[in-house]
Amino acid sequence: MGRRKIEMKMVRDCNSRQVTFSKRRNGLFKKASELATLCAAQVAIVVFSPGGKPFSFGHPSVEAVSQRFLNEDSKQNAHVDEEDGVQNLNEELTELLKQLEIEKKRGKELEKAIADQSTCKYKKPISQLNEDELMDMKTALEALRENLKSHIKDMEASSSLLLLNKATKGSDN
Amino acid sequence: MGRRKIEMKMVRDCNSRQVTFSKRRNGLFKKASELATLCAAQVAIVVFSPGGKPFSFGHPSVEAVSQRFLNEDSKQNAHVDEEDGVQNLNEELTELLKQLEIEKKRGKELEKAIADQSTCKYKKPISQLNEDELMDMKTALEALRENLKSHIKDMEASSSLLLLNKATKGSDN
DNA sequence: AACTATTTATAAGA
DNA sequence: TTCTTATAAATAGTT
Repeated sequence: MGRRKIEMKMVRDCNSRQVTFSKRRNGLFKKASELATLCAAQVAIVVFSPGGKPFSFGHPSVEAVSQRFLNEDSKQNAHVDEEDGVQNLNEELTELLKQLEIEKKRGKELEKAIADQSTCKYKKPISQLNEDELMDMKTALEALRENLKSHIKDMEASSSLLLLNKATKGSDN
Repeated sequence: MGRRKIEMKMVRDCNSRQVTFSKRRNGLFKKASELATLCAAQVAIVVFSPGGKPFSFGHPSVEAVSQRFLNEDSKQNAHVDEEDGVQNLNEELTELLKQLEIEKKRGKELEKAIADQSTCKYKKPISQLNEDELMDMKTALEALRENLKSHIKDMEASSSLLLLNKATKGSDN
């Protein structure tokens, strides 16, 4: 998708490959984010760059989705949905709430860490921070931002379940 | 990307949402496949549909990538990327605050939806729901609402700290 | 499930 | 690297 069509083979040039990787990784994560948002779906992605560096995207988090996936697997549960009634909806809701609790816990830990940093480290003007401190702050901000995103999507997922439930009720009455 | 631009929020209509999910899941997996091919990268994706059905993509396999990721994680690999600097930090902050606003707005909408749902439910209970299930629902919805409130409060607090920090920076420069 | 009008992603280039 | 831009690809609404 660009100036030229490219062959679907590994990019030979090491440098180009790194550039392509960065761009497409961003694209992939964006698509994943949109899927989660639009469809109230849970998504987890893990990628290793050609250099072996790990990157991840998760909604609500890689851990939450992985665990759920592993649980399903261990249950050998090939349960076909389609006609998921109130029972299933309740299970979904319960599942969701469980995960919300996990997220909430994560969020609080994170916020505490940030608060600590803000009060202790950032009394200094930014220009006087050393590189490590700057890096910490950036990481903290990124983490908090991810956390916010996650919460936003949780809410969307929740409202989707509620709407779904409402629709089910409607057809029932 | 189609006949019209769509808002990035959950697709309301249950049917359309399912269609969108299927199309975009395919798109996501294709992008992942291309990333793996072009860049010799390892990729694992797990997705749960709005109906709770699991789908996955992996190169070379979900399991292989997961294990590698978990190993890295246990090695205390806190992957930090690229550069930063004050400019970026400010951008991060701005972005963060923007998302906080969105979060607050959506939180309010959700609360309203929940309120509507509750009233609706008690006026006209579904025959399929027994009393226990109904109570479960009610409890779940109330808990959810409380969670949302506390999340918003927490995030406002974080935001304040960050703003304070920004102000400090400003007076220094 | 196919079809397009559009939007979005992105390969090159700066 | 980050931005710009020409073009390929994805997809929203439609049939």
